[in-house]
Amino acid sequence: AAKRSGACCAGQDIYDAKSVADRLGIAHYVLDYESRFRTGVIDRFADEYAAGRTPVPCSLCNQGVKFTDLIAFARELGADCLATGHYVRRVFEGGRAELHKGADVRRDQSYFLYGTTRDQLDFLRFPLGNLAKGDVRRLAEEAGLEVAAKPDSQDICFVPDGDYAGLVKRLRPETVAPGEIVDLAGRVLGEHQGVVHFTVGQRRGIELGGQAEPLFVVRIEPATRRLVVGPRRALAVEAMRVEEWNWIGEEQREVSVKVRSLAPPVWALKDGDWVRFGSAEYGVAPGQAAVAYDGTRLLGGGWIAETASASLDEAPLLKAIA
RNA sequence: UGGGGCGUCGCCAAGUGGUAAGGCACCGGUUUUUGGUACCGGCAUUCGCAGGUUCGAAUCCUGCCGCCCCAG
Repeated sequence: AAKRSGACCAGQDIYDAKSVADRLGIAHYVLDYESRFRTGVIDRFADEYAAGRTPVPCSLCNQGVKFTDLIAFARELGADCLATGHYVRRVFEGGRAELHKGADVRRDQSYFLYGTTRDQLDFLRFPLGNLAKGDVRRLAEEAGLEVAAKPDSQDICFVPDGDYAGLVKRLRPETVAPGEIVDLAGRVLGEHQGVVHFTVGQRRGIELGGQAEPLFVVRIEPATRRLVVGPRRALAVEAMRVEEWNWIGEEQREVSVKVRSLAPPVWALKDGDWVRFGSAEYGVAPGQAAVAYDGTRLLGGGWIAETASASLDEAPLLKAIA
């Protein structure tokens, strides 16, 4: 556990949590889920990079340690529910709990919670979901909590120094093995220092100068360690295949879907495991979550397994879903 | 050592007498509970080197160095 502020799971945070609990007059327990966290989140994080994908550790953590292990413990304690500080709303509609985006759309965290099951949602409460961040801080201050002005958490909590590549390198040394950087035609343009440093759609870090326009990572081929790069237009994706769907709401054919935590959702058509975008999407990275919404209501989501280019040679895949 | 061409920031590249464009890369910042993207800002007192001409040169002249091409 690091001492750096801005990281979760750190010693200071345990202290902060205890002081808040004391202030509010509620019991405080410290649970050791380190090994569960390591295998369920960190190891998988490294595995994904080794496979040429880009993981979303926050989703893995929520699905596993938080909403599986922690809920189980809360139930053992005889608790009525588990409340978390996520910026999402639980709305009771037609006798069933729905998961909605947080009222403060800029702070919405529903993307990271797409894997929540209906059973888990029944037991969960999100008291901050209707509040703006500023309101939360003001309430905390009025309640005399020391953490009222504590910096927002950000980045990957288990790599507080930002060097996620260093962590992955220790677990999967092959991810820092050099490999060729090639263009769309297969011409070798240079060498990279490991697939761990790249994600589809990435521009910086390729370190190839002398180009007429910026180059982006178009594809990562872990078997050959090749990095395929091309101009921005080569990033255009028309459809994606999504695996391990989880449905909190009902499955729908027309959805608005988010392919990354930020950026607005886009209109798309779902057909089986394939999701076809209304217009080309850029920088869709395998390993990231695809999360479908109906307005503010989260319907469900899954992992992006592969994509179909909008302009190049994967046309047959598109026909398959047409 | 016959002929021709070239040498401007890490890379590509404008600029042929008036006081160094631009792109790529890189760096910094903003945004952000993933990675990335995007946006904003920074980035050659100096033009292969040494002299000369000029009020003033990367731009003209001389020499040298280096590279390329065609001939041998």
